Amino acid sequence: MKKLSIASWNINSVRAHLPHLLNWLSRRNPDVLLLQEIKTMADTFPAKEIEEMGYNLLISGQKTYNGVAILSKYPIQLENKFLPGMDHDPQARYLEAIIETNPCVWRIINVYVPNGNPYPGDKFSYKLQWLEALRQYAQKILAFEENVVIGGDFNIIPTDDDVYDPVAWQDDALCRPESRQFFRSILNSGYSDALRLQTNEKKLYTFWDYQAGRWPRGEGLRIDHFLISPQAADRLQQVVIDKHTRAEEKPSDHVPILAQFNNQETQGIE
DNA sequence: ATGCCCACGACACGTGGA
Repeated sequence: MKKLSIASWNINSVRAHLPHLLNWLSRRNPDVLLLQEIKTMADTFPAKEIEEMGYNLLISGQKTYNGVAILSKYPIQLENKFLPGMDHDPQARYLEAIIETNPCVWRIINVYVPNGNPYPGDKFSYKLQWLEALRQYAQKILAFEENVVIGGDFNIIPTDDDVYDPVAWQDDALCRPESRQFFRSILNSGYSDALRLQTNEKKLYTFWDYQAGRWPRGEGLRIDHFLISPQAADRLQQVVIDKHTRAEEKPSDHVPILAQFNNQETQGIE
């Protein structure tokens, strides 16, 4: 049974958390990993260590802030370094690639959506502009009927089931109705929230703030997601949130999420 | 209680994160 495993992790500085990353890669061995907040330029990215583990690399780097990368055990072809419609984005938040496996082809989109706080303000407007461009592009590529995986840190808490205290967070940019509406709109156009195809369980989080003892209190947010096309949804087999990484020494404040797909030519639905 | 913690840049503390 051929499978393809795709993971996403906001690493909060790839250099500061490189030992964690290498350990995790050797344990989990995903075929593809989407990294956000690498916080470094391509020339200072620890490429050698990662390539030695058998990964091809695409990097959209930025000094100090943001920055995204795609790791792939399969050959990887760059499609876009900018979200269409955000072609002059000064912030490195997007990478789109085609990954040709055998036999399936996958369109992989790595997003680091702007946080948008404080609300209201310029940063919130930038977030909405970014989400509108993502909504339009996501809808456009559905026509290709491909295996599409849009993964990353969306900085959106989709529903009140995805946050430890919905009332305290109701006016935060991650919870604002405008942010949630874009998330729902992408779902309504035909994508699925991969985790929600698997479970309706509440309090499944991917982020716990460093402050105020949020991790020991179990007070987190679900803001890292996979939005997948109908073709990819038909292939989805499993979604895992790797919660234990948050308990490690000096961790990222986000944990990895993994999605496993059937990667056979036919799916056994004859 | 927009602070508590953490990373960055580059030396002191300001900016950004969520």
